[in-house]
Amino acid sequence: MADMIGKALRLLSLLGSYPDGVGISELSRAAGYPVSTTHRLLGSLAAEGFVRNDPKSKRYALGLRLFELGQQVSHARGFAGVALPVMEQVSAHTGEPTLMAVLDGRDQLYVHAVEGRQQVQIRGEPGRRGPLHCTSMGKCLVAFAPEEQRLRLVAELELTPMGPRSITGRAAFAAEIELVRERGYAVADEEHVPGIRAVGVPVCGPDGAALAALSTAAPAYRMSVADLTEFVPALRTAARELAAVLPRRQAVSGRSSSRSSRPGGP
Amino acid sequence: MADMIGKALRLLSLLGSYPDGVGISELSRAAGYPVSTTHRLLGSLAAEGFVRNDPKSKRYALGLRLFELGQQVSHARGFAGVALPVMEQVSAHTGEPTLMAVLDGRDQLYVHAVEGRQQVQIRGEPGRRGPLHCTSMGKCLVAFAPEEQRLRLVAELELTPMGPRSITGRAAFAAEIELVRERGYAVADEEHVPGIRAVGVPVCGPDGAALAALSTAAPAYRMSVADLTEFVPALRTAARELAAVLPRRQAVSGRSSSRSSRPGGP
DNA sequence: CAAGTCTTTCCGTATTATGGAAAGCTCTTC
DNA sequence: GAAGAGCTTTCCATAATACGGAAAGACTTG
Repeated sequence: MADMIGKALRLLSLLGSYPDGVGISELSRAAGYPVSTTHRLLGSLAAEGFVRNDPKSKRYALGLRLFELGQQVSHARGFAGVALPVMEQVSAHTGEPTLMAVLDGRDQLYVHAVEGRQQVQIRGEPGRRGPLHCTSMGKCLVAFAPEEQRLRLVAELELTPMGPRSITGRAAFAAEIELVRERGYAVADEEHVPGIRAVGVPVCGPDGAALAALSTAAPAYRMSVADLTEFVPALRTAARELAAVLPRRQAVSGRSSSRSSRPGGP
Repeated sequence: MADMIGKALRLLSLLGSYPDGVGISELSRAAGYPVSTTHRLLGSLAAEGFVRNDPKSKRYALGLRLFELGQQVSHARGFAGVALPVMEQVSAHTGEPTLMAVLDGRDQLYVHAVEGRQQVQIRGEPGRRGPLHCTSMGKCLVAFAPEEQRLRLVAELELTPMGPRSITGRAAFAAEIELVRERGYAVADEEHVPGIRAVGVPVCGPDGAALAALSTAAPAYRMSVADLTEFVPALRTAARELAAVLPRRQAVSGRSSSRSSRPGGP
């Protein structure tokens, strides 16, 4: 908590909240660091291209090296390439948006989103995080996590109510996860966002653990839970295809995640 | 160069070369750091999710937080969303792949690639870097960089020969950049990769400086330079559309780049 | 032109990183 | 199954480096 690297990395995460850049003093206030410290940290980050400093406006913003490394993670984890076409097939079938997410820590992280044909669309921006306990993909990721991790998540996840029908009881949540494990798919019926229903399935690796999850989301007025459930076979087919191409991943313990790739340019 | 943060960040970049993860001792050898130092640095990086440590195999790899931040950069710089559809239109017209790149430091950084209809394809993986002096987009990015930066790049870029027809003379390169400025487009005729030709145009902001570049690339046996030149109007149209949606960016000085966005999830 | 706010630099203090060495693991080998 | 090789992790005295308040400089505002 007092280590320099942690401070620098937290500064990076904080910088993400300022898409148009931010001055040093505002940033240091937001971070709670002295200005001179912030200045020095940003200098080191900028020297490696992780932060960009516009010399004119004196504002700082995230640097392109982060984009570069993010793409490498994307490749290494199989997010790039084959995943999108498979998802597009699902959306072609359902006419609704198809989403993909992975487990990271105590959140799900949206990795891909394919739009549907309809006007009213659900937004699951890649790179954003979402809760595990009240989303269809989140429940799949918990239910099909390696046993140790699953038990810990079921026991410890904060069950903050987010939609009109969020599950908030520990026992009810444990029962729901069991149900998901049995049926092999999960439903979130206005549990996350009011007016939105979703159905999700896990993308399971050879050991049965979830590598990712896929879901179809739609406005509640257009789709009943029964309607959505009919998409499960299509989602399962896509999940099987994805399982073949995603790198098999080990159980993750405490925090982060991943892999990455990088060419050595001639 | 001896600062701790720099070491940590260089470790991150290095980790990118190991998509399947790497052990501490191998990494420390590659980085040239003592093992104990590497261990401590990785610990700090892992604590913030920038690095993932598989407790089973004891191997380290890049973490999902990098994907998250990379996506934020992508959004802030306008790479996400509208860019791809515009590029797809170009590919629909040309039948060949369309690429997009931005300037970062002394490299170009590929940010998007849309495949063409043909079997033989050119690969411009997003997140990879490429040279400025021997590619169509690179020349556009130099030619339409803010004056100060342009002059510096023209004077200082390493003109390493990479393809059979790379420009290697300083004067010839300066003349080529002038030509690109006059014509408003650039051609790379087997200057980067043998057997590959490309034509590129800048995406210029309101001040006339390049925000990015677009290109069409094709195998030399299929497309003559004259054939490629006929795609310039389509590329220009796309560039104008992109200019309207990309965030206007200031002159960049020394190194990095960017912007980013981040939601405060409840 | 003065007052406010910002970025940048300075520098003495003491907190923190450093890295060799030792301890602890996990394999393979004989 | 003991010995060995190679790995990860921990320890700790030393020395270097980060720290952050304050001052200086730059810029904008009234």
